[in-house]
Amino acid sequence: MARLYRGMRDFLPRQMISREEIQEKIRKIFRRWGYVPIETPAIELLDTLHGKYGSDADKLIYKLEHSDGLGLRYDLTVPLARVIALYDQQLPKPFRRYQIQPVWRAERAQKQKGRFREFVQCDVDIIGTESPIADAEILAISAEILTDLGLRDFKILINHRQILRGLVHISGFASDDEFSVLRSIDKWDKIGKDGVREELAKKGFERKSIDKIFELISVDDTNWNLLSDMSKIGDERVKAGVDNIRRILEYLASLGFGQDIVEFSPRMARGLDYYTGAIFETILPELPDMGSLTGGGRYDELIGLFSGKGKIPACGTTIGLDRILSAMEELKMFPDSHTYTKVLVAQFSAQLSSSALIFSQKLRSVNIPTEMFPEPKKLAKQFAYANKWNIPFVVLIGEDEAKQELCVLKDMKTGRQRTVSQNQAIRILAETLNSK
RNA sequence: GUGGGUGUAGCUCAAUUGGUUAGAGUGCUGGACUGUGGAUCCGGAGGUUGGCGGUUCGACCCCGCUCACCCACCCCA
Repeated sequence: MARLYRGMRDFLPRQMISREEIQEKIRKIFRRWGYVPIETPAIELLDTLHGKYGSDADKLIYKLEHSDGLGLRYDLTVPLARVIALYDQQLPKPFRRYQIQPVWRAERAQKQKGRFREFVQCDVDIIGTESPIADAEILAISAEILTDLGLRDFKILINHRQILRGLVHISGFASDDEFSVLRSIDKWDKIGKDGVREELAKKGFERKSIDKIFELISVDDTNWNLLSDMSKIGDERVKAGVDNIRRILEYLASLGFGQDIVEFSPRMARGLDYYTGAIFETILPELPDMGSLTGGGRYDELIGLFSGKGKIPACGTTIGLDRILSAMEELKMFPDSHTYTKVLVAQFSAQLSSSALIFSQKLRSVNIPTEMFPEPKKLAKQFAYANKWNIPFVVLIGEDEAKQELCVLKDMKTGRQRTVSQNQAIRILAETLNSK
């Protein structure tokens, strides 16, 4: 029987049209900022994939049975790091690249929350610069894309791995336990303060350390006062992180994005191991269960793991296409487009099929997406077809019209129709369709 | 992977304490209407009630197993 593996999806035309349109908008913005595309294979060596994301995440990598040591890529950042290491000299720095491709994760899929086992990521990264301008640029691009797609009420959460490391350190945790602690803290908004406390206790950490870190991050006003307070703690890494965030925000303001869309979130940690500096994600406060729409940060040491030639700084983010689409679906933001076709040329009879073909080709030559009905079926069927696919116009060339180079032009929305010359019909269609 | 819930037509749902041939809406399709759709009317197709087994004279309904989906945990875009 026909079945679909959990977490996988088929896309029918209606969804596919939205996917393509949104992808086009994202691509356009990437290009406007000077980013160039790359693609990498779905299959990578497990050696490439393992040990970059964290021990939990390694379990979520799909392994291939065909041969030892192969797996499906888990994100686009690690393949990028591999590419940089391999083609370093051919890619002048700073190197700005975008990449739009699917990734696979062997986790429990939940459609309504926008979680899938196969999903498309749209990544933008800047390689080869430590400048906070790069971080600010990545944030500006994220904000521009979400705004362009009509998701106005997003919030960018920002934090810093250096701050987190410093806090974990001065609370008395061992540096080996850093990720474990951070991952629990990351769940704050989900399971609450007590939940985090419970989980840390269960992991066997000392009461004193837990109390200390809670004191440092559990302040209720999650914003800029807090950031100032952090720099007074007296830890160098924390202070460096705070200064770095401040500079990023200054540059971001110069790019036209003010602090109203950004929030300092000292508990946001992000799950992946490779981040070293600023980390960020965007969420929609309206849809708290949806998770993040975009997520990224600075990873200055990842590429070095591949090249072995010391560190190459890098910073980037993922625009979660599928998350965005899920969110837009929840918010009922989709235009009701079923097809790209704007005009259906009906076929009156087999004898008149050539007039219809000639006319349809004229429409295409002026860039009007046109399809012709392939069989001389009853006109009622042909009009019903146009209606079902939401094709806005139908053109009919019957016996009477053909003699005088005329046609019937019908607007399917209003139901109104008129008989005009064929050239006039083309002019009218070109005008009304282009003005939209 | 662990725990909880749900499975009836393509979709949304009915079906008396376990009782004869499992229905309706919607959608699909053909016609009323051989130069006109979204309205109306008439007809048609579509089901091993998720699957296998058990209890019973008799199971959509009860029991066991299994599968799928949903929710929670884990994890993230």
